[in-house]
Amino acid sequence: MSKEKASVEVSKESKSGSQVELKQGQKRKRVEVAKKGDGKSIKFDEPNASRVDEADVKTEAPSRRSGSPSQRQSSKPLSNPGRKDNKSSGRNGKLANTKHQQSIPPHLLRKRDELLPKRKALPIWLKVDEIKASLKKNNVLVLTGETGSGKSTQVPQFLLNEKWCTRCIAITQPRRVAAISLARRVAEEMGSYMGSQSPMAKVGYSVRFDNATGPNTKIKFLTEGMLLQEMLRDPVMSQYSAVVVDEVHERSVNVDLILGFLKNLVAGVEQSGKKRDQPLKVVIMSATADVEALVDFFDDSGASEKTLSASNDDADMKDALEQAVTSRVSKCFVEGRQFPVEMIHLPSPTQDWVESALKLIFQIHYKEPLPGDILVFLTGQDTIEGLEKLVNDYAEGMDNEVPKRIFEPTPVRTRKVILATNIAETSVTVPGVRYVIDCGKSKTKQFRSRLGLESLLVKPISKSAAIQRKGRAGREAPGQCYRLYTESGYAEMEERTTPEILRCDLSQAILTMKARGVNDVLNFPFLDRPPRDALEKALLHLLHLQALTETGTISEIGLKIAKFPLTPTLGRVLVEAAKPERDCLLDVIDIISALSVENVFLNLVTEERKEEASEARRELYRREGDHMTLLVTVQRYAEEQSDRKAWCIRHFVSHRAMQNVMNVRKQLRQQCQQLKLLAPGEEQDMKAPSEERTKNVLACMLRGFVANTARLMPDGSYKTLNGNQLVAIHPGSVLFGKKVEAIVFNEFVFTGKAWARGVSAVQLDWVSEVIDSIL
DNA sequence: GAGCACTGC
Repeated sequence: MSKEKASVEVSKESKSGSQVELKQGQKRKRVEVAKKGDGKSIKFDEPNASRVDEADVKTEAPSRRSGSPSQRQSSKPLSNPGRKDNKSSGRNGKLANTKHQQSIPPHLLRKRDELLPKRKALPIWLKVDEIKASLKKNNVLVLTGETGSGKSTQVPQFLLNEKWCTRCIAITQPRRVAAISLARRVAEEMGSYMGSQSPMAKVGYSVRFDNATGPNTKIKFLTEGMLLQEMLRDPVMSQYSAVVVDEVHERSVNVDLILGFLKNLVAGVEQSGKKRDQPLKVVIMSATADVEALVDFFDDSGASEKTLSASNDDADMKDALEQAVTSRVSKCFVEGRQFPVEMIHLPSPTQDWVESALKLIFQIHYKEPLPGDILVFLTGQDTIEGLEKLVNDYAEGMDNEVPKRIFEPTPVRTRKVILATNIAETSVTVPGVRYVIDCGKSKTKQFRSRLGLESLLVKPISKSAAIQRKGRAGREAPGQCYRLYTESGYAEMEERTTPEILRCDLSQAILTMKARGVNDVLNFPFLDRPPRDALEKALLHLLHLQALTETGTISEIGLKIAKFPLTPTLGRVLVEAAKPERDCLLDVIDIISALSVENVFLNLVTEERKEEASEARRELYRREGDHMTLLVTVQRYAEEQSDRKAWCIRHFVSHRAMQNVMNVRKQLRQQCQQLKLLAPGEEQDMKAPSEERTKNVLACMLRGFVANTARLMPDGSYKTLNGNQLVAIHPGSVLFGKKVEAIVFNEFVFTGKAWARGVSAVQLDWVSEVIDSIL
């Protein structure tokens, strides 16, 4: 059977998530999953062409050239829209007679007409009347539908021409790529321009660093974070007639906040003294069938439709009927479009799932027909690299057995193996996958509010995550899912993944609420209420930052901090830097920008490369610590005018990370100007920072991170000043292995040991100064 | 003495 050559290709650096090439009129050619070594694709064959459906649309990488309207156009000529074509599309009724239609180029209309039959075949189209009627009757609709139902693209289009829909429709997405590619798809389906291409564009999107909306945008896809930012400026969302909240089952902190705000808004609770002049229609879309919790959440009266069907008894029925009249929430279920996936569990538990995965990969490769790629879910870089090496070794041995095949001129039929973390669960869709191997674990972050410490631990996944992973095998054809655990192991898993809001630091969430006028956060409508001590801990932290006043209302400082795309702590550092006595705002913006993106310094594997790198970076490293090192790095990069990419390669710095740094830096500078923290045109001193400048910068850091300070003990270890907790300088820090009087650090991470990341050396009396100024 | 799941503003 081993007649195929198994070539192995590993892609290490790619843009976040997937790389997709789509040519007009053609199907997807090739996808690689890789992000800083989180995912590797090992190719055993030519990737399959696959159909492009909604879930694929959601994970397409956006074009990097989204800036220029002309570049975003299709390759067809745009000039001379052509009266003839307009006439020929007159069969489409009134649309064709509108002014907009006159100038829409024919190829857009052709594409629209071509897509219409495909749209109508989507399962959601069976529910179009029901959805419209529900929203006529009620302001809230809970819509559950599995993947492939078409809900994300179709629902906004269903609502567009409803009588009540006089303004814009917002559709939120947890991820940027999803917002962008869904908008593209819907624009195509509507025969409309996209975003800022043309003032008549009816579809647009809004994500950080990229706003593609126009004056006539009626359907707007945006990230959850973006909607929250908009809600700060306009709490009643007056520009929208409807808000569609998609992917609610993922339960990000942001979606939980949005749901709470929407609940208040629908219930008519005043928002900062403002009220809407017309009702807001809300559609909650979720993949899992946890409808009742969502319906109950939005329906205080307890008069949801379920009461009607649940009651048998006559008296109950009468009650239920009465309540149903006043029911405020509709619900709707849509079938998905998913091929069957055969489940295979292990007969007995395994300790070494890397080895089990290896065996299964080759068992599938030998036994199962082609085509059909294999997606393997692992926990992290270490296990991925371990398995990659094993597969490579084994595949090499196989080559030796079938040497002749290598030189055959015919295209080799092979199989692709993708090794991934849970990035492939939601963020990236890999076409061609028919086999899934699921290790049943993932690394999850747990915030321990008592210690203010985050832990990253390998934990069993939930049943819903396991089902999600399994589903990845049935996107294009019937598939198989091999679970590296037993059936009883599955039965023991939690039903669903604990919502993020129950396991994270709440200070940013609470500051967002306070800034939006929710003063009583303990009584905020949470879909899942965080424990009281976690809420109190966050409130106390905000008080220490002076973001809240003694009475718990938001302060001037707090209002400023809430506007920044930063944690409250980093926001506080920024505000501190703008004080005249500190006068180091531009420097601090550079540092914070670098702290806001993925690691700027590339992680080298071999000892040799590590030494090479530290030699090359010597001109950037500062003995004061990571913060000043980042400042120098950003400044040198910004100064480099000729070839920034080459500069990065020379210094073993990630070019992609630095591009992000520059985006964040620009945004923060703009926001600081708007808040009058920064004078327009203020220039930065690019000289190597003096001792005084360094002291000012670190004093700002200390203002935000007082709780994250530690002092050197006589035995050479560090213990936190607040809590006497043992902490070690992280190996990634420039201060790793160094002994200084005291340190301030950004992050406290537990992975087998408590580590301090983002570390600078400070003097103990600087720390006392800050503590005194707060008390 | 030796490490980094995933999003997002």
